[in-house]
Amino acid sequence: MNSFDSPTKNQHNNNESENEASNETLASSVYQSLLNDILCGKLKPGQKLRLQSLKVDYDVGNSPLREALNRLSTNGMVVREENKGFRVSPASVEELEELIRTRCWLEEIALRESIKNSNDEYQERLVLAAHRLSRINIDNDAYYISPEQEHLHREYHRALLSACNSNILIRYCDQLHEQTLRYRNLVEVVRYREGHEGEEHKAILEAVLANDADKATQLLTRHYQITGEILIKSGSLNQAESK
Amino acid sequence: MNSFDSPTKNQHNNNESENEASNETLASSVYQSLLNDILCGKLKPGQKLRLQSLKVDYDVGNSPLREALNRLSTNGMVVREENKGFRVSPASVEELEELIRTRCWLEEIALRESIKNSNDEYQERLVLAAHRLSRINIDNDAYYISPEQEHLHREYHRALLSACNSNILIRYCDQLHEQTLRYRNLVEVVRYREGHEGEEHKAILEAVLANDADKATQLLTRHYQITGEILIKSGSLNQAESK
DNA sequence: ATAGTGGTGATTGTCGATATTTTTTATTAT
DNA sequence: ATAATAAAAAATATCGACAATCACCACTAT
Repeated sequence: MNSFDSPTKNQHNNNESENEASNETLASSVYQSLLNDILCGKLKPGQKLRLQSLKVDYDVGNSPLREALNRLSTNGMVVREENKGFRVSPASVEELEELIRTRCWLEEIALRESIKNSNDEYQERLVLAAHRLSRINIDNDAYYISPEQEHLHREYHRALLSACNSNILIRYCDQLHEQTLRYRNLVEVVRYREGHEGEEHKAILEAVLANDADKATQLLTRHYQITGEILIKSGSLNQAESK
Repeated sequence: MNSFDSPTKNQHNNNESENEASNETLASSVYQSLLNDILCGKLKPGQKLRLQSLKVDYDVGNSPLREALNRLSTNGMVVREENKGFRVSPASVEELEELIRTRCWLEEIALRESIKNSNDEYQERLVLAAHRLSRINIDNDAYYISPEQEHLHREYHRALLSACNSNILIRYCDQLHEQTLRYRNLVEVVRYREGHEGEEHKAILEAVLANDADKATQLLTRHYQITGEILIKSGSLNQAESK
């Protein structure tokens, strides 16, 4: 069986605005493409990543591909085994639980610190992000989550933590966000929890604006835990092709 | 001026035990060498990493070198600028402060969780690690910190957090440890704080064994903060070659 | 003098081919 | 038949050469 479903002969986003000289390097471009395809589940957990296949699928040479894969490997999205190449990181219920647990810990700190440092600028950033997110929530009632919505959702969470005074911590939270995103997209059917999400976002926002750290963190962690439970209960955390 | 001081024509650790067929890949080997040289300060913060120089200094070809640098870049040890190559991540007092701040947050969680989950196995692991570390502290009274000591110190800290039930968090703590290590080696003169460290390690151990999470975390974070203050006060956080 | 322009050298990024290692297949001996 | 071994095929890792890009410097025009 050929190892690919539909890798979409990706043009690796060469079209930024207009077809102009994107000074982006090929390696970076294919890195993004690979990351996308892993996150959206096109490349399944545990799947072997054969260089030849990737070369034709993404239409790049050897070097940029290997560079991208090496970046992804220190990043946890891909695992590397010496002399045996690369594969997509495996997924498991245990891993997901660990992920959520850790995410709750880290975001609780980041949020508490942000509230501690709260000021006008922070609150305005937050309100803005929440507004944008809520708008698209109303508009778009499609079955799948649009990339647009994805992006705004991410921005909202980033805004929540943005005053914690540690870019390192923010980056870690972002990584964990990405990882859980992968899990959510693996369980394809789960709709965005039928609009309750909007309520939760609003509730968190209000708690933060009221400087109520306890309530805010409690809501936030609950938010993650529920999402996790849904994913786990939904079953289907199947590993793909082990060979 | 030639950009290198003394890169020691590294044999990239090909000698594992005996000179046998190390199935380690060249890229991994040079990755380790580069990481070492960054951590020990041979490659200075902000320094430009020219591929040609590195090629001759580490005696490897283009591909493994670039793979190693790409790994280091997602790892924060090296920064990449599209079409302008790589350089060692810059160092600054602000960064160091952020590093320590973040490390305190993360290790506090990890330690509290470990104590919460404490059991015989955990405590024994910890006692053992502490013992080994203390032995070498007595034996070795040299001016610089030996790699041996470095390793045992790291093992001790890892042991402290080892029952936190999140490998992800442990990995993050480890990264932060590595980063601070770099700073400590930048400020070359600072001796290991004339033996007080041993006391502190012992005190932390006792608090953990007594399941006193408050005291343990308080000691631990104090430990980091003091080390940080010493580094910062000692001055000499000079940035190297910007060109 | 100074800002803009073009060219030259150095450096990075990419490709295709080769060497090395792993995996599979075929063969032989018990 | 089964296990062990050897050859073949496939995949990965590395090299050296080429292409694209950037940085520096001289030169010209205002």
